[in-house]
Amino acid sequence: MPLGSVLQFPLLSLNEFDEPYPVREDSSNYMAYNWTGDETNSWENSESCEHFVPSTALHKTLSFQFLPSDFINAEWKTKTVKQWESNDIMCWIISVADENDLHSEEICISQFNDIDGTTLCNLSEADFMSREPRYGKLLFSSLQQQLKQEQEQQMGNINKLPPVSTIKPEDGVYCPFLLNLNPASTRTSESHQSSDESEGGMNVSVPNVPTKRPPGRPRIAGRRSKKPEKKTGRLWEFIRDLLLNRDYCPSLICWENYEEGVFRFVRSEKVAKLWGSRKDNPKMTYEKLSRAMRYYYRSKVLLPVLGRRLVYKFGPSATGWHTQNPNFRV
DNA sequence: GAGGAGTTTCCTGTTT
DNA sequence: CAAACAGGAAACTCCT
Repeated sequence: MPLGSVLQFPLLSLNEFDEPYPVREDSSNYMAYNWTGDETNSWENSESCEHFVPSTALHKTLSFQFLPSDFINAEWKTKTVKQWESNDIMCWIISVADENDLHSEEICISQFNDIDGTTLCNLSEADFMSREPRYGKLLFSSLQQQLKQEQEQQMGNINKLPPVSTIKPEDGVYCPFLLNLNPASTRTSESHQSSDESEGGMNVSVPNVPTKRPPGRPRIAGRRSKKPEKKTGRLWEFIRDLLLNRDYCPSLICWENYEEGVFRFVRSEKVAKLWGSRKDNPKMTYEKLSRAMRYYYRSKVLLPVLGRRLVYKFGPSATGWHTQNPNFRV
């Protein structure tokens, strides 16, 4: 673990913060840090911890909850809705957003951070709508489904639950690794299909020999619409703007060491999807986004942070990233 | 239309 | 072992 390795983000008590939880997406070991409460507003490394860490005297009102990286999508499922605490509700909302192919940051999660599961159960559809006008109805109906399932389970009627096979994977996530699982039947056939379409194809039967794909980006006919793209700005500016927007920072991307311009992707695939929506490209992935990020090393817009995953640093060519309120702590 | 900038897509190999 | 990183190569879009 590289030194000084600052700040993996803890889960903040939502009683004090409006933004949704920062969530680690990567699978590396989760380290806990204490809020030092000094004038640098920094976090200091501590022993690994998965429980509450008491706040310091200067920040008595804050409490920090450290959770293992696989906490999201798991803990709330093991409880009944009435047992949910505010963090369970947040995780549930994120899960509903994922299932419905929404960006969780589009939902006013903060409107649900002051209640527990019992209160949530007592909210009417109108209450949901008033707290979340856009997706309140969806959340309400998802909650009713959740309650119904719970009821069925309690009645021992588990057979009525949908089979695991009907649970859909995360929608819209393009996964080149999955395509590679069976190169002979996936990628090869895909590239043949596109080359057939684009070049009038010759219907040549391909011997069952592993074919090596030529280097570089394949030519794809009609891959994108020819209408002019919207002017979308540069990627690094998009990333910078996320860091300056409390809707996305620190829930999707956060400062690790603001003074040094060091930041980390908290939910890398979500950020990639956001960038993809901006560019009208639903196939965007973090893998591709990160390639574009690495090109910025040449121009010193970004500098590499060795040994740290999902971590980048603004370089001398990057401008406009300074803020009075990194990670929106105040 | 040429050419450059800024990606995007895909790849192989390496590191964590 | 999977995920992320690193960087080459080439395609693609936009802009000048």
